Amino acid sequence: MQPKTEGSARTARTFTETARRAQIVQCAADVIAETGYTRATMAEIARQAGVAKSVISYHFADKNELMQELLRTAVATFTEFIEPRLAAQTSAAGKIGAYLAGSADYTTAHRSLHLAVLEIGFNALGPDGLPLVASMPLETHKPALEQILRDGQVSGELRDFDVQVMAGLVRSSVTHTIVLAQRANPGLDVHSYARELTATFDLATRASTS
Amino acid sequence: MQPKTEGSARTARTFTETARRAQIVQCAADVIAETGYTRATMAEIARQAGVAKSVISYHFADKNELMQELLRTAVATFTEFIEPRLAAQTSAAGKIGAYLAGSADYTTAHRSLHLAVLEIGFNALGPDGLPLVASMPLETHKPALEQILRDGQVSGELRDFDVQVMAGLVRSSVTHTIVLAQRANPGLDVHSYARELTATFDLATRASTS
Amino acid sequence: MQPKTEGSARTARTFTETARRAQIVQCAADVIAETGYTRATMAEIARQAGVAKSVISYHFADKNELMQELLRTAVATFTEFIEPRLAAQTSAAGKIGAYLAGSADYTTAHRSLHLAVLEIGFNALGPDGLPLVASMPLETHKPALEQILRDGQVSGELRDFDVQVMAGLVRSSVTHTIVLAQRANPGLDVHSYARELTATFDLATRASTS
Amino acid sequence: MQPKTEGSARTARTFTETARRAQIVQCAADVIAETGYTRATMAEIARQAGVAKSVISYHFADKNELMQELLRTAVATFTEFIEPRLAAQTSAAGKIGAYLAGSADYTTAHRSLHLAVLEIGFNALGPDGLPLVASMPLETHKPALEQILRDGQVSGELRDFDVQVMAGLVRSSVTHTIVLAQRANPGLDVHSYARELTATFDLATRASTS
DNA sequence: AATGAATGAGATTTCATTCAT
DNA sequence: AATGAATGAAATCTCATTCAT
Repeated sequence: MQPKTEGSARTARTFTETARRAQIVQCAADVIAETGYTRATMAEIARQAGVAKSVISYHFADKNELMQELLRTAVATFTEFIEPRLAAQTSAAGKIGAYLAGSADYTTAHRSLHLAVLEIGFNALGPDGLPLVASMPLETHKPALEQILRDGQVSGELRDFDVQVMAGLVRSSVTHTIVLAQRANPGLDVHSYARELTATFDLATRASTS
Repeated sequence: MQPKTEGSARTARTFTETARRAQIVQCAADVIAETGYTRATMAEIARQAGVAKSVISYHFADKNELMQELLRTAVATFTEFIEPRLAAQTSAAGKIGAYLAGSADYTTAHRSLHLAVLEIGFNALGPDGLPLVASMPLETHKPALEQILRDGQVSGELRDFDVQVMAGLVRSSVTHTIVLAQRANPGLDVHSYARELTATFDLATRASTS
Repeated sequence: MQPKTEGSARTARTFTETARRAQIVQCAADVIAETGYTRATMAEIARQAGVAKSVISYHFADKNELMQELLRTAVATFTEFIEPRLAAQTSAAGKIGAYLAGSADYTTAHRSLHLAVLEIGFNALGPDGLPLVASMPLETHKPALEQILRDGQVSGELRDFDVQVMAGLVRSSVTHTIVLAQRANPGLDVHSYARELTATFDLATRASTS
Repeated sequence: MQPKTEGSARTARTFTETARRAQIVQCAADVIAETGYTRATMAEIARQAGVAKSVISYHFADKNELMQELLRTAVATFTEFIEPRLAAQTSAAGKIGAYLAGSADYTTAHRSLHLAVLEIGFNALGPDGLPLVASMPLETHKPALEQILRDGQVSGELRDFDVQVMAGLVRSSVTHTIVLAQRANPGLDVHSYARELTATFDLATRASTS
């Protein structure tokens, strides 16, 4: 009885199945990160995982379900990674710094997962047939970021700026600025990069204290 | 005898040929921007251009050459677009503002060309077989941006920061932040967005005026 | 040790095994009747039966054996169904009427079994690698039908016609005419249909009584 | 510019294309008739036609379009075949005889086309996702048959019977009775078979002439 | 007796490219 | 300069079957 697509009648997954799915998702991320979405064929992912192509079909209804699962995994992984760091800070500036530093860590700690998400965002189609970019999973945290900024403004710690613009800038400074810089210069020290960004956003956001 | 790839023995192009190449490049950009790189097949580009598939093969050695030409076109177009605006400003802050506003204009004035470049950057392969992202054409202007910032620091107008980090942040704030924001919210007013970014970078970069 | 295909060394079947085989055969018939032979995959049959795919493999050597068993079941079922009705009649016309009415009853009483047989006849391969149509199980009763007609001719009740042609016509008037009519018009009253056919064959076969 | 699926914007077909489509349809019919629908793969059809698989894809959007075209061809062919013969007869009995004899001729003259239609009817799906059987193309002529019978009743030539039942019986006596008989006995003389059926229907339908 | 997991063969379809005209 | 036609390689997905437990 083959495991079927996400549906109302999902039977609970066995231990083995959960493990296999995770393994396949990881291999998919590796292949995508290395070769790009287009060249990340089922055959290549299977080869990387050391299993037959049809094993993937056995565990995932189709390529799209595999990609959805990868995105879900990425969101969960990033959330687990970043939330404790945010919670450990009390000031808005501290939280922004934690977000930047934590994200920089994340892009190296889960390098292929992170890159794969970017690739998928640019290539895979959402349920509506449109590219996913706008609804990319890390987008998930934009509201949290906006809340941090808003709280900072209310408490008087931060100046008055457009919260959405600033949140978008912070977020893309991680997902794209750092990524592009890393590609251009693989030896890049992302932590000093994050510190520099932190200082920049500190100046750009804090209320004038004169 | 079909015109072949860029090579030493390039024969000069006729007027007609130049026009056809330009037309095909434009159609390619439109299709890529609308449907994404993966679904931008030769057949679809030909359909959009109203010519037979083989016409493209006649004018371009292969798909890759078409993409290279599109990128070259994009660089030239952006350069023509932005340079007069930079030249019109004397202060570093003015140039940064002009870069942001001009880029925002560019993303709307040459929408499909801009989006196509992003898609290609994530998907097509460079001559070395690696994805192009790091060598993306707009990257071309990063040195100019760095020079502007450096000049501002020398003149004392700007504070002391890492020029590469800041240049990367400025550039990606346009190419990605605005793009993502537009996708999430198609009605976005990019000009006010650019103004907000300008104010932000002003605070983040200017020397403290005690 | 898995029970293997029909063979000389057949071990007697346990009660449980017999029951399972019957259940699987029934489910196979249901799926085939509903979705057609092509879409009646092992997976679907297993799903319908609420067992794992491999359970079917355990009880049947392969898909072909399952189909053979289904056909055998159909022959047995039809025989049990029709023979008492034929035996209850003495005249040839009575027997033909009983055959038509009984067959009509059968197509509704054992709807999926009947439809499945038609589907298999058009799709599955016989032992010789050829389609089964010609050796379809209901064909089994053509000799009986021919005998009835021949007896009627000998007794003078029926006129002189080609027994094989008429037997074929009678038989296919049930298996195909009624089936097609039912598909075109699901609410069809098969009994009145059978009565109409009976009247028709009566005229077509009885000796002129002038 | 590849020919696209049936659509509003169908461009007129070139001579070559029309010829290729016809050739492919014929080869498809041959393969289906010989091996059955299930085993009639695109690869096999292409092999039979002596062309690459992708040639079929070039001329037909997908397998389904090929089957639809085959059915359309079959309807047109049968119509051309049978209508002059019906028109040549004036009496109802004559028309029925012409229909039976003509159909018998047709099943031999266009053997593979005829068999392919039966196979497709049992296997392919209609636009509604249901099997096609009920709407099989030869079904197209049932109304004509019904009209013939009705006219015969009105003129007093034929007795009073259910026109739909009788029309169904006549039609299936050709498409199924003869087909099954031929499979069981490939050397069958279909013309004498048709004559026997004609005599039978004559008795079954004519008004008693006491 | 039953099953979850895995597999390889094969089917359809897509697509960049080539070639004769 | 342009094109219709053809092609082969490759990608995704399906399915009957096998195997260890």
